[in-house]
Amino acid sequence: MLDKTYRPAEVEARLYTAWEASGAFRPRGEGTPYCIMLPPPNVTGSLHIGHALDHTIQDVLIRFHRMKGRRVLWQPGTDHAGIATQMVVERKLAAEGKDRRAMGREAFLAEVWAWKEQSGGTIARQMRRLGASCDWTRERFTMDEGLSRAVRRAFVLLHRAGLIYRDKRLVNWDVALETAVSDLEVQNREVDGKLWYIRYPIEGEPDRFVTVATTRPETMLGDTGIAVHPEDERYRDLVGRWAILPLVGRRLPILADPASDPEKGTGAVKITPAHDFNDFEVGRRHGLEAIAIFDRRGRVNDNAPERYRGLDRFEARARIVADLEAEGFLVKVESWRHSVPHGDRSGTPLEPFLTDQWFCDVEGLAKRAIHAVEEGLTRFVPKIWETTFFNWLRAIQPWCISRQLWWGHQIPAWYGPDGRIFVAEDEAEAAALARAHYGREVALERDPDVLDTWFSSALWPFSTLGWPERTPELATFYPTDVLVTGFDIIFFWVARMMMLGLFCMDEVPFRDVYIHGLVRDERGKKMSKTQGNVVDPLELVDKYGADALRLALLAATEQGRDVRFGESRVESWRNFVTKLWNAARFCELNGLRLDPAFDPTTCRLALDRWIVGEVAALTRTVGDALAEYRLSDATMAIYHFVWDTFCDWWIELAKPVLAGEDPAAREEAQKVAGFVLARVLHLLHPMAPFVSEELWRVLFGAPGGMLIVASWPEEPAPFRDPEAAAELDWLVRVIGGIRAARSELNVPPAAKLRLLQHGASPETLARLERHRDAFARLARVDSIELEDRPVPKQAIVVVVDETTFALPVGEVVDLERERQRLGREIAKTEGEIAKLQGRLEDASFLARAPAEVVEESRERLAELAAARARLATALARIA
RNA sequence: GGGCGCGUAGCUCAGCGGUAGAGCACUACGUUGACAUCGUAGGGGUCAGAGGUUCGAUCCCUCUCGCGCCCA
Repeated sequence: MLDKTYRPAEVEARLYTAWEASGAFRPRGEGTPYCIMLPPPNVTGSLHIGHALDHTIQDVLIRFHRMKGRRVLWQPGTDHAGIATQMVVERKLAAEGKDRRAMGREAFLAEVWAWKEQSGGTIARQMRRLGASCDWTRERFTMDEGLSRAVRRAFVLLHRAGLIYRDKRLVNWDVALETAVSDLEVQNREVDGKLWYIRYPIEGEPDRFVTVATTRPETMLGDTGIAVHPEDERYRDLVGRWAILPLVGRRLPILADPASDPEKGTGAVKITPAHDFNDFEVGRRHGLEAIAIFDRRGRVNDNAPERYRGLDRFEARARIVADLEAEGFLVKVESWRHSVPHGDRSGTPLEPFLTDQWFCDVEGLAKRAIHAVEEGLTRFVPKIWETTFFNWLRAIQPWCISRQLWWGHQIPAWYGPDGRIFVAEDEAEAAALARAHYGREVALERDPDVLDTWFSSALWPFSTLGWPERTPELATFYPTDVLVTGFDIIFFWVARMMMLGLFCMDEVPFRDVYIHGLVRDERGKKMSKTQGNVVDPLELVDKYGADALRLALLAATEQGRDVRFGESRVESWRNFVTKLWNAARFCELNGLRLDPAFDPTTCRLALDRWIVGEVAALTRTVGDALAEYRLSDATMAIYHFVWDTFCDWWIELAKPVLAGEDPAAREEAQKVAGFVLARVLHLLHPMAPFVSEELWRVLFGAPGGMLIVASWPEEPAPFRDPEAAAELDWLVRVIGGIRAARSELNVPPAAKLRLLQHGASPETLARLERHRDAFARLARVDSIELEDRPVPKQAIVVVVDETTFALPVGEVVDLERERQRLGREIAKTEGEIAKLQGRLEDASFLARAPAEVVEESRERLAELAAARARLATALARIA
């Protein structure tokens, strides 16, 4: 027996354990493989609402295809999140008064591992609360031995292909974290700054200056040239001459280069190749020296005059501006709003920094990835996102893959005594290479740097399956079926997985990429800890149940659009779960039965023929929607079926049958209830796994096993009885009409009325006869008189199709109100008639509109005109 | 500056050539033995604005205004 109320907390814990213990989460059977790789969350992290959405979507797809008989693998795991994790542990150590440099690399890494062991399982535990049915026996971590091996192999392969190389270039440098970061980890922020105008003396002309404008005066210490536009008349005679760098005294060549914009500032720009990406290019074109004036922490180094050495970059700025002013070189200062690159982790302004780094030349890989999408080998859903993907890949720059961190995959490159590089999968192999090169044993030193975390994530779709081993899993599940993620991660994940998947496996990593929106708060603001508007998904699960949260997220996810999310949505979906529970309870109390031999096409009652047709239609709608990633359509379709169709009409109309005297009819209704509910539970299971599984168990005893491994319902030939549908449609309209009229005229709900008819067809009479009980219950009509008679004076009138219904009300009703009501109805009908008439009198409409549209309009006009006539008659009678 | 998207009921959003819809909120009434986490009924919209295409435009096209996001 079902409890009076559904208690999610108890049910969820019990069912999740049962599912997992039964092996349902593991690939089973011989069906076509279906695989989703969980985009591995950060191991340091905990579940936020965005994960909840992402994971729910994946779980729906996984459960759906599992029920469809596919051999399903949902591969879970976490990534090591190099920078973020190292930061967290460093901060923790700092609180204990420890410093990683003092403890050394090995001791520090031991600390990180310890911390990971202790806090790393959080996300997995939280995913279980949501009901995620991934294969935990295959859980992976990007720094597992196997995955680390994949990283080394990929690195070696790319290096051998000439696609990974070491180079001295400008990179985005995070001075707080003391590491390089990639372009994608740069966040440009608009900042209110200043534009300083500085004049540089021209060599050999004591009174002549060239004035440059800069937002970063401190970098002048590294200036090695001045550029003007080749066509700029103002400076033409200066090109080829020299300026003298104030405060430093260095001679700077004045060059013509199109990079300087004559419209901006003064038209002359200082060139600091070691501290600006544009200047670096200009410097390279003109053979200028690149003088770096900062160290890795952003302090002025020994390349600068002594009085500035050791100053932090911002202190240096203040000092230099003061000095320039004191010496008369500062012309003016303007307020200037401009965009400044910041590190997305540290939040500090990044410094272009000249260092040796490892780069991956991704241009060719990007072309392949673009091609694969153009060819349809991988498909974006919704399609619009492929534009974003293309635009980014077409403008791609070499990817800086080295990080000056300790936590991560150490780069598999060893240096010989002369600095020669040996790239190999392990030290022995490197030693062998070195021996072959030098002809003797030499001491090798391994590159201390680690790889960008996204390098290992890019391998995830195949490294988790055992690559570089050719495992059966790899052969079975690669390429995977779909990657589910937010659009903010297209570059990080999708693009890089595509590139490295194609490179290492020679095949795309996934057939589909399903992009969903971001979860925002009720006001549409991005959720963030600093804003304090984050919603904790687990709190919602505690309060409303996992199914309610899942359904709320799914219902709100229109394709690719952001989700505005508030607690009230979860609350209403909790109400839906309750509604379903109560409906199930009602059916149980009334003896529902699941008869395996039940054939819905043999139902006798129109009511039953109708609902089984509706449930067949629902089956198709939900199946199609899920197959096309329209998860909200699938969810809403079930919602409306359960609430509006099944509860509001079928159950209400079946009540008299179930309580009635006809045993055959009662038995049919009991079987229909069982059939419909069982079907709904199947269809709902991917979205709301817990309540569906629990009802399946309690109502039916889970015949054939748990719902999680049940077969998805397929309709060989969807049945629909148009006559039954028409009859129920009619019944709903008549009852609705009577209810509305009663309510508008303030007929007391308890008052039972008599129903008379005028003009009813034989079919209508038969229907009235069949549904006496329904009218009694739902319209509070205690008797129906079938004989045709004129509409009495003191009556409510309801016109449905050819029939004029009348409900004599005696003194109960205010006839003036009824006159007004009928008047409004007539006016409404006339409005429509006028519209249709106008259309039908329009020659061009008749000539050009499709014949069936014209015909439809004619029919509707005729119906409306007849209805108007009947209403007018009724009105005339009481007027 | 380039690109993408969005302006439909008080709010959140469906619809996307021919009767404007849902949920929530609101109002009135209501315990008829599943459900007050509920039921019944109701009010509420020149579908941002202006042109164009079309027999017909919320829907297609152009422009304007407003909002958001991404990239430079």
